[in-house]
Amino acid sequence: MDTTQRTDQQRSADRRRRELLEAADRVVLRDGPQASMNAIAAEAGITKPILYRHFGDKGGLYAALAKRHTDALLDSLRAALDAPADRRERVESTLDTYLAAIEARPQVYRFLMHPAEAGQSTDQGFDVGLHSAPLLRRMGEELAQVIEERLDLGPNSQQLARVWGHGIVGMMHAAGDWWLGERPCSRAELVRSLADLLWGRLAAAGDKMGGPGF
Amino acid sequence: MDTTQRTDQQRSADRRRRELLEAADRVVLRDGPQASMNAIAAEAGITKPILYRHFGDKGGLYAALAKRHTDALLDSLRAALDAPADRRERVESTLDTYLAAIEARPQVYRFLMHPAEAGQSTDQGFDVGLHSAPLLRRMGEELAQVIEERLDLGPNSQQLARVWGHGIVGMMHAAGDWWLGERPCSRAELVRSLADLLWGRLAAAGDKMGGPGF
DNA sequence: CATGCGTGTTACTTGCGGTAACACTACTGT
DNA sequence: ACAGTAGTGTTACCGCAAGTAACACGCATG
Repeated sequence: MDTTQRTDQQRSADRRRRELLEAADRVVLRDGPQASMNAIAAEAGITKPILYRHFGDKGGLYAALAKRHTDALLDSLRAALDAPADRRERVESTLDTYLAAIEARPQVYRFLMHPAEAGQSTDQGFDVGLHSAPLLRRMGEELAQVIEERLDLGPNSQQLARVWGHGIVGMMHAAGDWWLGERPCSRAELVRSLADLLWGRLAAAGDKMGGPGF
Repeated sequence: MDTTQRTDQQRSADRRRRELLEAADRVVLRDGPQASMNAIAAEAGITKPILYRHFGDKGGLYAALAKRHTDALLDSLRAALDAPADRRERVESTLDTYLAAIEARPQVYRFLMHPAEAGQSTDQGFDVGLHSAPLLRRMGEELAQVIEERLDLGPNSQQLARVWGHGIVGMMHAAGDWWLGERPCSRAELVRSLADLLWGRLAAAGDKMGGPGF
């Protein structure tokens, strides 16, 4: 049990793990988030217990799978957020990056947002807050950090930044989800409308005649 | 089979249905959204097939249950949205109403937002867009309508209003979800921060020294 | 050659959604 | 009074998916 041997084994295990994840990916892409462990195992050319040895349980596999996609998406978003351009342009480009991603692979998106909740009677005792897609949380925190780093928000800036980070991400997510379902307009229009919202056009808009206004 | 008799039966069936829904409610409140049909039937003092005769399948029961809560919440929100006050006050009061509701009954909230996805291999063929909590969609549409009715948004106002409706609802939802999990500040502070975001403080904020600004 | 250990399998248990087939009750028409 | 029938309930089952136990092969090491 030298280090070399162990490294070999670990390396092989890691490769196997990657292969399994790729197979799982294909199945999820095909069958949606309720893909069965059997189906995934079959796609990988093996049987269930191996999956369980690698990932513990379904939640573990899904978490690993989600982490891959989440990391990839977050990288794109960071790039858009860090581009050399003015604030409005960056916001629009970040929104567009996100929307392009969910548009390109809706099944993956769906999987990330609704991780199938861990079925049966086990593990039922978790509190509100740990459930909803970790992707949203991570995006929110990430954005909060960027906001807090770069904007001068006065006192309590950290807390404000976090609220805004999660709020903006939620806005993006919900609007994107709705848009993906109904396709009421082009992506560019959606991006513009959302940026306008963030730019205060809601507060600036005039009332319509009659009534005290919204 | 006169009308009277039929009405009697229907009335009784309706009462039964309400009782069943209340039992289901209790169980969901206790066990979370993955409450089993067996558990619900037991709570109602009956057995599974009766539930199925009343609601068709689990999705039907959950839809009925969700409709009750959704309607109730939407009523509160409409009231806040229609109060006689200026725009900012109404926005804040609506946000606060929503947050108070999810704070008061997190299990119900969780159930509404993550309706457990309809398990097995059946009905798997639905497209993205029909999945995520119908509550969010309904709130988004409702808010869009209010916005479009009362604000003068220039051309394309209807589409803009819908984008904003869903976007704002998503912002509220994501921020609320995060807040409910971490409780980083008081409800009032959260409301204020979100309203500030909608009022364009993001665009108005100055850059921090160093770097081109976010 | 025996002894492990990693990798794979088959075959099982448990628990859930959903259904079929059978009982009991009560109200109808003749 | 009695057969028919509609509604309400039950038990017992099917199919299926998550997860596990126990066994079988390959291969390096003492």
